[in-house]
Amino acid sequence: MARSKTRDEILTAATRQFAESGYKGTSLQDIAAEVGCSKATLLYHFDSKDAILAELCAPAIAELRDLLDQVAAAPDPDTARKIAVQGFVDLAMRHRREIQVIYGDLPALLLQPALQPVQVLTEQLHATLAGTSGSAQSRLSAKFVLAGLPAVIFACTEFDDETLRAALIATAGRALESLS
Amino acid sequence: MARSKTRDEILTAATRQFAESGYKGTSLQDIAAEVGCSKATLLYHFDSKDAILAELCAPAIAELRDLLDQVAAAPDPDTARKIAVQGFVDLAMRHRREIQVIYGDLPALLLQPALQPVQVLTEQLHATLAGTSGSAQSRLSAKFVLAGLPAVIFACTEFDDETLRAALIATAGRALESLS
DNA sequence: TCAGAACCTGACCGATCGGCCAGTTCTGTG
DNA sequence: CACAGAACTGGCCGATCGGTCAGGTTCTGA
Repeated sequence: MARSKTRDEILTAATRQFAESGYKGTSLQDIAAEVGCSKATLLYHFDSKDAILAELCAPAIAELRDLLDQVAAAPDPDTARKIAVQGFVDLAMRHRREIQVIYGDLPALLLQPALQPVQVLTEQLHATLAGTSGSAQSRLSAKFVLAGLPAVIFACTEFDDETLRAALIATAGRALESLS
Repeated sequence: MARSKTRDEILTAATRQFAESGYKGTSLQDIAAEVGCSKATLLYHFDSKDAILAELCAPAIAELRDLLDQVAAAPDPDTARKIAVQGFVDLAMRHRREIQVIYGDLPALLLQPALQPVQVLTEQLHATLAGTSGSAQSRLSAKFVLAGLPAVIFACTEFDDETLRAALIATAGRALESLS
């Protein structure tokens, strides 16, 4: 996939800094300094700052798309929701920083062309979590879960993965429980 | 409080734009354009861009402090948690945009001197929500709720306040339910 | 009426932004 | 060894950033 070692290092450093300081809060100079190369080298390997963002987000977005395919293939809404929650937690834990970049930065970042598909995918995920009732309560809970999960996964480094995974799925499940 | 009409308009425009595009994503020129004045006028009314941020966040931070005083005066942990959840929801709904600026922007923004007290206050709130058990599960749920509430409150304009308030308190309560 | 305070602005500053380019160094292969 | 292409860089560009300043306008109260 990646053609050179420096190229990989650039993506790694950029991912870390975008997640920590935000896209607008990170300059090409900052990334170059962490990699230990010149700013011009970044623009030799990538067309632009936007292109770096697009490439580091691409794998997570692709997996999100795959997840929604699985969700669409679920036999019933309850199963779909279960797949969506567990799949999203797993996905976000595999791509902590990338998910933080995509969901942790301001909504304004989503207007970026590279992140445009995320909006549609997130809406589908939202609809799945909200279920078929369409009640205000369920739609709010869905938004709550979609906002809470990425934030917690990025912020929590104090627990081992399995503990985190189980606790998050449990908490998300409780938040989504339909009202009696 | 505010000495001039223009000063108020600057604060209003800045709050809106900081919430929407982020602190770093908003320039003084952007704010001036919305107000319909020159960039120099902003810096006549305020010492710096940071000072604008500090002043527009101040009321929400003060109310957050008040809330924590009430929480500290609660007779028992369960009551404290109830006060914290309801109080935070109310506070965030009174200051939707400000809370979005404080919590919705990157954690890096919290290093800003003006927002420094927020870290301590948020930790106290977190401890209250997590309760006395100290389990990983409860601490995660607390983080989940603190991240989810601001995001949902800012993003949801489709419901009337009372519906939103009730639904959020219910959802947060479910997410925080202790395990059997 | 008029002086002073309050308000506002265009022009400008140094720093930094993303991006570009000519040229140099590194590297692998015939 | 020669040489082609990949990798890399210093220096530069125009734009924009936050911030300053001298000076003009408007408001206000004695």
